[in-house]
Amino acid sequence: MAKNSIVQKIETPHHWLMKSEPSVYGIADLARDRHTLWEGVRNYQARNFMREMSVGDRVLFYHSNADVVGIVGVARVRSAAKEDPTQFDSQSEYFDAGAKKDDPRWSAVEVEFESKFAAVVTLDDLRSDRALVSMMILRKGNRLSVTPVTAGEFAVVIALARSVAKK
DNA sequence: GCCAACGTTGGC
DNA sequence: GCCAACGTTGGC
Repeated sequence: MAKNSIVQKIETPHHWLMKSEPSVYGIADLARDRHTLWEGVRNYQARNFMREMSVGDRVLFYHSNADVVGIVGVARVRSAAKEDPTQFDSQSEYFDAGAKKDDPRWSAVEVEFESKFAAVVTLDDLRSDRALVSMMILRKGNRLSVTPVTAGEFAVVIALARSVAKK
């Protein structure tokens, strides 16, 4: 038991990908705000992934429904998951009448700006890289807004960002 | 704007 | 518990 909890603490950081529509909240908004609470996630699987996040985990920032769809930069997890206040705000579009104050249904992490890529790593770029075939974002029909990424995939994307910037 | 793919809801 | 209907996501 004690051994297991120690192992948990020293495990390597996780990597993630988070989607956002630039017309709602894009990398430019995060660069301006420096950090933000990632509120409004209303999907249980995506919520559960956020609950697995640790401070310092790195996040690929993805623009969906954009002129240029793809990964546009890197962010860091600034706080572990906490209660998403919008679930209790009847004025919010994310209000959830079924959420209980003593047992919140929805969580959010704080995310901090790290960098914006010089050029977008587009969906096509991602799809044409054989090292990324297993990325969840590339799987047919995937709509999850928060997904885990392997350390290898993360490194490949960072390398891609450098190479597309030189084109 | 289209539409495939998916998650959720609610009747039974 | 099943599943049709519905709403949403997101690439194109």
